[in-house]
Amino acid sequence: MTLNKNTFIGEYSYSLDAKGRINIPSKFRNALSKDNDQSLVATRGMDKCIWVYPLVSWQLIEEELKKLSSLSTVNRSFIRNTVRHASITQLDKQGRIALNQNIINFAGLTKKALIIGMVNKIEIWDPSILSTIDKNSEKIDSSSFDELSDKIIL
Amino acid sequence: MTLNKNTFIGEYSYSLDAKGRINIPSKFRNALSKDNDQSLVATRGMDKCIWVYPLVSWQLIEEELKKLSSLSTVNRSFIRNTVRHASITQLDKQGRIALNQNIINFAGLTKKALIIGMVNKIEIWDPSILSTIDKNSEKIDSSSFDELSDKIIL
DNA sequence: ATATATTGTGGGTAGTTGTGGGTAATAATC
DNA sequence: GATTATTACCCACAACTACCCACAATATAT
Repeated sequence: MTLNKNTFIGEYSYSLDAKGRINIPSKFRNALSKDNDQSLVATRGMDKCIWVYPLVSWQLIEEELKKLSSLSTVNRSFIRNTVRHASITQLDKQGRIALNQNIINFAGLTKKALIIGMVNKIEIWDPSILSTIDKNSEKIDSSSFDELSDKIIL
Repeated sequence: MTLNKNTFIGEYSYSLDAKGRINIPSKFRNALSKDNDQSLVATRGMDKCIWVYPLVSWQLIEEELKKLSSLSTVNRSFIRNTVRHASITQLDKQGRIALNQNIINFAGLTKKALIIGMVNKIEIWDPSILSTIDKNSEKIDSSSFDELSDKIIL
């Protein structure tokens, strides 16, 4: 299967176990390039969900953050919010990662979780929270979507 | 027969088996360029049907999506809606692909399915759903077609 | 017309994947 | 230093999927 490396699509339903571990879909694991050394970086998303990056993708983000001047208040709080809750995890032998309590609480995860491929990153959602977001996104003026569809031909 | 590569036309009737597999017309398989590695990407269509892209065509879409910044809420939901239900499948030795339950339900597929070439992609329809859509499209004011005729010369 | 290749459909089997829990190693607390 | 808590590593098993083979129907070639 030769999809682009470190690229993820699709939606999967998995369960968070008592130890805070969650399975990463095998298709995502196979998409990870070797230089990630089976490592992912989990952090808070912009929405009420967890963002998970392949290690090498995260390193690129760090490079970008270094370029932002700390003179700007916006920049400082952006950097702070992005980095402070991030942590590296390695896949265990069964292909799971362990999430820390901090981000589990932030994303409101309980037993079941949805894992969604977002092209360059992975999102982990509580199913009920995502469905309320879904309803809101329907309300978003569809003209914004139309604008995007002009640029991207499906 | 050498039509353009990754281009599909015509309509075919096939059956979905108990394992959710469906045959891809041999004419379509032959149209796939080598660099697809016998892989297709299936996702929800805009109508109540399944859209199937050659892998390389889908990768172009991914490249466009990668350019969208995740700082924008609209961008995030656009990406999510676009890739969430997509999945890669490889043709098996018999020339079939396996559809996941999610999109089978979405398209309302049961036993028989129509496969339609849509030039750059393939559509999979439940026959009865398609025929009701057909009736509606007859009602569409022909002025919409006139508008298109300015852009496309038949 | 007969033989040969291709195509569409079904099903069995072996390997992979998802999930739970147990045990040892490490870190934290008293 | 002893005790507890936390984390990492390992094994077990059920469910699923990918891979393989079989065969009938159709098309193509001799």
